[in-house]
Amino acid sequence: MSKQVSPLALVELGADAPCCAPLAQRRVPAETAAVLAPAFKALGDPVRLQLLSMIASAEGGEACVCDLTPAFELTGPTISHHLKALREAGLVDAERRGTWVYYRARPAVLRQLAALLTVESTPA
Amino acid sequence: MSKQVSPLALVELGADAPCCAPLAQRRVPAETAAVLAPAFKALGDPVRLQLLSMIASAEGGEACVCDLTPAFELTGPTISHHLKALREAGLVDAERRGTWVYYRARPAVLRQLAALLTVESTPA
DNA sequence: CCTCTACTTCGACGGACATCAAGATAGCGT
DNA sequence: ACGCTATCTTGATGTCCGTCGAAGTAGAGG
Repeated sequence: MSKQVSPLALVELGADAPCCAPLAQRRVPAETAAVLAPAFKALGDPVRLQLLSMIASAEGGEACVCDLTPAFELTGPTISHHLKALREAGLVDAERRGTWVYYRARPAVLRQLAALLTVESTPA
Repeated sequence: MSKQVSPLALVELGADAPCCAPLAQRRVPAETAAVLAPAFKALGDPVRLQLLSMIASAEGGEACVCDLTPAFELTGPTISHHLKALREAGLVDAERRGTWVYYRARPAVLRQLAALLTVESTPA
C-alpha cells in the first residue's frame, strides 16, 4: 500500500467543498488520491456494492441490518464486517434505534465520487 | 470473494447500453454488482487512481508509460502491474506504437461508473 | 435478573494483492 | 547482427482482505 490516510477526510471534503475536479480534467494529486482511493476500494466488492445500493435505494433512505443480512448467503458477522468497511470509508452512517441498527447513505460523498469520474460528453 | 466474472463484461455493457440505473434509484442485482465491483476495486488504489487521471487528462487523451513511470517512486514492473490492473478492469486501453506503449482511458466505462454513483440533487 | 434477539468484535485461516529483483520480449539505431 | 532502451512477465515475499465460528455488547420483555 502506498499511503495511509484517514478516509474520514473524504467526509470533510465531501461535505461542502467542490474539492475535486473530474479525473479526466486535471491530474489528481497524490494526497487527493490517497483520500479518495479508500472509498473506491470500499465499493470494490460485490457484496458492499449491493449493500450500499440496498441502503441508498431503500424506502426512507435507510435500511435495517436485519433486512440486509438475509439478502445474502453470508453469515451475520460477515455482513457486519462489510457494513463497517462502508462506514469507515465514509459512504454510510449507522444509527441504533432500539433493537435495530439503521444504515443510511451519505449522498454528498457519493456525488463527490461521481463528479470525479465524470467525463465530458464527446471527448474524442 | 463472492463471484468471479470477467470484467470485460463491463466494457460490453458500458459501450452503448444505459445498463445501470443509479445505485440509489433501484437495487443493484448481484450479477451487475459482480461486473461493476472489479472496476471500482481497480480504482481503489491511490497509484492507479493517479495513473488513470494522468492518462485521462493527458494531451491528446493518451499517455506513454515512459511519462507515467517517473511520476512515482515505484519500479517499472510495479507501474506495469497497476496498468495491467486498469486494463483488465476495462478502464483503459493500451496500444504499442514503435518503442513506446500508449494508454488511453475508456470514457464510456467511466461515465457508466459515474452514472451508477449519481444521486438526485436534494434527496432528503 | 434472566433470557431472547440483534448486532458487533475477536481470532483464525486461506486466498488475493502490492512490491521488488531478475529475466524475457519487442522495436530502434548502428 | 548487435546492442540499447522500453516494457512486460515471472517468482518470491510480506501484507491485506473475505469468510467463518465463537464470544461479547446492547436493548426489549418477562
